[in-house]
Amino acid sequence: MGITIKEVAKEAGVSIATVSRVFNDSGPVNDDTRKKIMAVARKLRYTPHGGARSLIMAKTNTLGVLLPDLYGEFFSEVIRGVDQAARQAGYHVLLSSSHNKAEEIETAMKAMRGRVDGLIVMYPDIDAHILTSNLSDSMPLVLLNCDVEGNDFVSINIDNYGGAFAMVQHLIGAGHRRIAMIKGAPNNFDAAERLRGYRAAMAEGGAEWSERLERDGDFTEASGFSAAEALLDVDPRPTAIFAANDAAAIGALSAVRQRGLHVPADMAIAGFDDIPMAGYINPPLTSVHVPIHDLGGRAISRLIEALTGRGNGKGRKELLPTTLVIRDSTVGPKHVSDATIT
Amino acid sequence: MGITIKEVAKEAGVSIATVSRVFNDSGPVNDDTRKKIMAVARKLRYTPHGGARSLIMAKTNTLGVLLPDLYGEFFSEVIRGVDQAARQAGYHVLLSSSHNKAEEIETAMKAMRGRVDGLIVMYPDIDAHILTSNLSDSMPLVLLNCDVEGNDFVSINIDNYGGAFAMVQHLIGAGHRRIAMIKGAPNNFDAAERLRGYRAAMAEGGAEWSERLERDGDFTEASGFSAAEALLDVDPRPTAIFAANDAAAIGALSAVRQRGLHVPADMAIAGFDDIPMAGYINPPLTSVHVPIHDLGGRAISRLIEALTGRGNGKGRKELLPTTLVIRDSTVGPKHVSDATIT
DNA sequence: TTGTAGGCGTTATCAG
DNA sequence: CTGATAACGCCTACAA
Repeated sequence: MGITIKEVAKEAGVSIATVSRVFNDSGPVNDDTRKKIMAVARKLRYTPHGGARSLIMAKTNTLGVLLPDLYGEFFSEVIRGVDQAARQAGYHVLLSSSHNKAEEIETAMKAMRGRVDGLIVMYPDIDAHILTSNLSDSMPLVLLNCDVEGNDFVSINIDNYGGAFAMVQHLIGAGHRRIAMIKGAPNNFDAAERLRGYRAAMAEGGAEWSERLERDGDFTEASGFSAAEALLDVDPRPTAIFAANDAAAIGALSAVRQRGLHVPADMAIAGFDDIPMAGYINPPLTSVHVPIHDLGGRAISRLIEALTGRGNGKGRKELLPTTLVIRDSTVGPKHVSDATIT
Repeated sequence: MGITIKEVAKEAGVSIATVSRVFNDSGPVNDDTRKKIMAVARKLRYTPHGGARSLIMAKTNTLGVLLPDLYGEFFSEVIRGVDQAARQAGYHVLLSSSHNKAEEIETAMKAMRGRVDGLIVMYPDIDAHILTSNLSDSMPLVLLNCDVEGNDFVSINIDNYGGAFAMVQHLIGAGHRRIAMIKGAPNNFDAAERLRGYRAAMAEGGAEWSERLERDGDFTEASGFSAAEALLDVDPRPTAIFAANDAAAIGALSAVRQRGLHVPADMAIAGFDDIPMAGYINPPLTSVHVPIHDLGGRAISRLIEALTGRGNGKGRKELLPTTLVIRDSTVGPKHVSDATIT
């Protein structure tokens, strides 16, 4: 299975050392010998054995990526960002996703020893500290969306709190006082931060917060749908719904329209993530833009810095900014005219 | 960097052979010796070096996955399907995506030699035969959505033709005669098959086909939007738009509503893929359901069969069926009442 | 300019 | 039951 360097050497009538030299441009090789070796290699369809190579060079040129159970667009964008950045830098990507327990992640991390040069771990669970506590620092590591204290790790987070805060401020500024929130998955750190931002802005803005304005969700369209249905029965009815992500917001939108209500005239709706589709649904969805693609790309960059020693060592914490994208679902033409009429 | 078996052996006062035995349950080991070794291993945080292991065992327990430049939901679902199936079977996944040239794929394939036991290649380009022609059969291989003739490879395809055909039949059955199509990316095999199904059904159904009813697109919301705008200016105006995928359909939906037209009363709209969101947009989108998740999972299954010799050898071609999912965007309540009035 | 030989971390085949 | 030792495919001093 697979031609080895030895067979190429024999066929070309040279030693394996010489073959190795031409394939790595290490050391001098007579031009004729080189040509001959290349010819033989091509004929035999020889390709160096990556595994053997990385064993002796103590470098796999592979980066491990551990992801949790992620939803739709978010998942694909993170991976795409990672993959592109990695390949551009000459690295492979060993992927392992759908982990939802710290224990699973640790198992996967162990399984990757000797296969990767470094690791990117995304674990947006509120018990992330469990993970970090028994994290041997044997391997360069970048943490993504992890709830970690201190400066012991290189970590990148999204400004979920700030984004949620700004969104609620926007809604309050548009005249809303009873703003409901559809929460994200339980135990999810991102979800918790977005909720925290919502509460803070509600308090600071003097809005009419009540426990009944917060409904459980899990980032799916279905959960957004049923949460919104419940919210429509709250009395007095909220005038705006802020969903923890766009999928849930779209589910909520569906529920609100099914009741015959208009968005944003009767109910403003806002999401989080700003997926590509957000601007094309009806009405266009106001959302908090998250640089998802960047998240993956930056993680790779940081990791490679750590690998090549170009980084400023450990302790670099980074917070990626989010930005408000206001569309018709919160301040559409209808809303404006209604407001004027009232 | 990293504790080796040698250090464990020394610390435990045994030979590396014995340590190896306890970690692989190969050969007998005295119970006390085993306990001691385990204790030392734990203390030293020893984890076997995967790379070295796979070198001597001639098995990497890793599967390579080569993907093209994919869009949103499709991308994530394929990968998720692959990853889940792979891990369940005890395999790792080495991912390399965003390839859009046969040449790139071949480079990536070479780079994976010695790192993977088998390969899954998705290359939905109409020049896929270029790829297969110089495909050394050195490694088990499963082709996904590839335009390959003959039975030389294990391949899995989606019934794009059948799905498109059925969708157009549905539209014709609903009374439409001028049915437009927003095409998918040029040179894309899936797109070509969907177009072929559209044309065949138009011809067979005796609908009013014309060249102007076909517009270019590239699977994005933006392309669907502008294609639909152009279609709205065609005279006589089509009464239905069939988009090559859901993203484009959603873009088209946006354009149609922006003109003040109603869906489906003034214009029916249908998509392809049936992404999770399809049922939640407004109006719910009629689409062709594609078992994307299955696609990845099955590919892994086939590959592992080939690896373990349990498969029926090469030449297995599989066609995954698609199913019609009819929602309001083609036969909504409005459409029905309008038809009655006319 | 080229070949020999040692070793990367592991498993597997032998003797002991 | 345990310990040498030869691979696995490759790179790299060191010698020639």
